[in-house]
Amino acid sequence: MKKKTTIYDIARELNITVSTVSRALNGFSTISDATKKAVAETAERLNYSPNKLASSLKSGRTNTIGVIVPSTEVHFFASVIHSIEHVLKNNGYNILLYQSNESLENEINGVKTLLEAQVDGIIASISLETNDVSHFQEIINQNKPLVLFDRTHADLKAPSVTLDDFKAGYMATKHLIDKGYRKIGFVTTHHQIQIFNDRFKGYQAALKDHDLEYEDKRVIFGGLSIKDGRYGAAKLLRLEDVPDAIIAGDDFTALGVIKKLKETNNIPPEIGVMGFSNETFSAFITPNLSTIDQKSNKMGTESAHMFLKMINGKVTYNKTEHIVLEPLLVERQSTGKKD
Amino acid sequence: MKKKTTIYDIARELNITVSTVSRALNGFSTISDATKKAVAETAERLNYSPNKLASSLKSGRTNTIGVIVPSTEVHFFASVIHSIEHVLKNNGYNILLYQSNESLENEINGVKTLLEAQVDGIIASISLETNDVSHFQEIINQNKPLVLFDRTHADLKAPSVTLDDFKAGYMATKHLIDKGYRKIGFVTTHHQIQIFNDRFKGYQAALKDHDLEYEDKRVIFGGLSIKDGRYGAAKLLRLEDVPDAIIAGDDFTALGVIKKLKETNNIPPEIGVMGFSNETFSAFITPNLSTIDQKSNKMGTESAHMFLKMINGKVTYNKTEHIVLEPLLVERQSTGKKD
DNA sequence: ATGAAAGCGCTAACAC
DNA sequence: GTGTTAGCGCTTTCAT
Repeated sequence: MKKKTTIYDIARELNITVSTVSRALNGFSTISDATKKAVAETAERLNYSPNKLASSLKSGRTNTIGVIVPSTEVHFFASVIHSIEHVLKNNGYNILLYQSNESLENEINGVKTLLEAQVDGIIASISLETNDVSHFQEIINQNKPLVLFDRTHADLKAPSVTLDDFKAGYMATKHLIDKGYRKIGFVTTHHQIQIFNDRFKGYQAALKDHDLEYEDKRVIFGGLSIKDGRYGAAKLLRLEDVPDAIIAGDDFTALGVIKKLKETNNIPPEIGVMGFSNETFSAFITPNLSTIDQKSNKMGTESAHMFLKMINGKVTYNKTEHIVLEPLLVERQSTGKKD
Repeated sequence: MKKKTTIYDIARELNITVSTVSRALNGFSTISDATKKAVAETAERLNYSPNKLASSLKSGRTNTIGVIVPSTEVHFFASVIHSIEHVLKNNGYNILLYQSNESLENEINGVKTLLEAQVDGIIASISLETNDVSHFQEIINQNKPLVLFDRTHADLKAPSVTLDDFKAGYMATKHLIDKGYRKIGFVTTHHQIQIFNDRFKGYQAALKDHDLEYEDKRVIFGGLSIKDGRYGAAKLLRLEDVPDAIIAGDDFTALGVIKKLKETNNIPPEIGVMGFSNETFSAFITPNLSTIDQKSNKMGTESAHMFLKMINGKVTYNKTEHIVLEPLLVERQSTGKKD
């Protein structure tokens, strides 16, 4: 393996010094065009490739940003990453990816690893397991940009990009009410993560605003999955006063609800069903599913721009900013009650 | 912002030299336990965090690997990335992510960027636009590991992990034949990328092996999308001798085929439908879709292990290795013809 | 068991 | 317009 060429090789070749080469390569105006041209040609000829490590060590900036997400297997996160990478690449940044897999230990390790790699900042969505957020605090202590998206934490005073989940819950509920449903059940999960709580509160508020009774027994707290959806629906169907609509904590759970309803011949929109997050499949199942879109791409681009604003000092930890995106109601067959 | 602590700070604090600190931190056996303990404590107390940039500059290894994929929006790639990251993280590597967005120009830039970032190697799946692969050659010239997955190129002599796409095409076709279908159409795309070609050849071979006539007019070459699926199905339905089954180039296209068939009252499995890639939604649509699973997770872990083998010199460019995964037939309702 | 010192490749303050 | 030189933080050879 041949030795890699450095600016020293170029300098030697041209009988000039490395500083001239460095300046020429970086387009300094103090360098003559002739020299620039010679340097560029020689660099090309020697197949020179800059070592960003060295320049980063010197400058203290790596132009690399860490992104921590629970898992890229979840389409929502993969989609956010897609947008973040797209925007930041166009601004000269590379993306170091780290998955927490919903584990606090992994997440702690991720922050540590990324900081050791000298990333210029971190964009993260915290794991379900994360109750203590002190590991993120270290990023702030180093005065490096930290942007949170979707899953935030009250103890963490950092800029964020989230969805208005209260509104999302309210919207879903109101939509069902508008469609003529009156006895609305909810299959969801209990969690320290803000979003589930907010959606639930939105649900309660919408009921109240429309003079509908909130009933504890219509709310099933469990996990979020197809299986949990089936289970929740089954439980609601056994009530004396069976709900005429069910909101599920996410689209997978909604899918489970639909399956159970179809099996028991309560085919939606006979009983209305709403999900959250607008997964790819939701448009394609039968009946296709009304849901609340999470705006993953928007969330990604906004997160990236927030990071850039912090880099430019337009947003700081003292002058922070929280972007709250409007949820988007996607109306499909599963809530199409004819009244 | 306070200055970051370095090993010099620790050395000064303890009245020892940086070399001792460095060795202590790296667990050299020549350093006394007492010194190690003192160093560890002082590091902790001063909130020391190693600068990997500096050590990488010295050692020439970054423990970072570049991953280039068309797009994380496509679940297959997000899933492969998930597995790659998981395996390599556990082996001390970080992942630098780069999306080509199916653009050759982006891909060229990606390789360049990653090499400048001094990655220890690259795992990639090439873009649809990539006809010339010389940019990847540079990785090989630097004698750094390059592993290709799923989408490879004949001109690129590098280890790879792919699916047996000939077999996948054969398998899909044979499955339909076994189910009693005889006039099998194919809605696919023309492309320099090997996989589409291979699937098509598998389709032809299966027909031949079962004494079924191959008919040009039953094959529709277009794009791959829901829309293309509808279009392809419509075209096949207009044939004098309408096919009794349709294979689509991917699951999205298959979905389009199904939609068109349902609209025209040729509801599958009346006319059988097969897809490729087992997208999340394929299990949930009605009728749910028989398809060929791409083993994304297996592909990711195998790619990661291949990379590690190259790092360890067990696989080299002269002694290369190609892993070909067995496709997996996922049988569902869309091919359930009762004979 | 520890120290001294060179050097990884690049940048920039300071000269001329 | 270009050269000199120190230094970013760490590793490692050679000495002791």
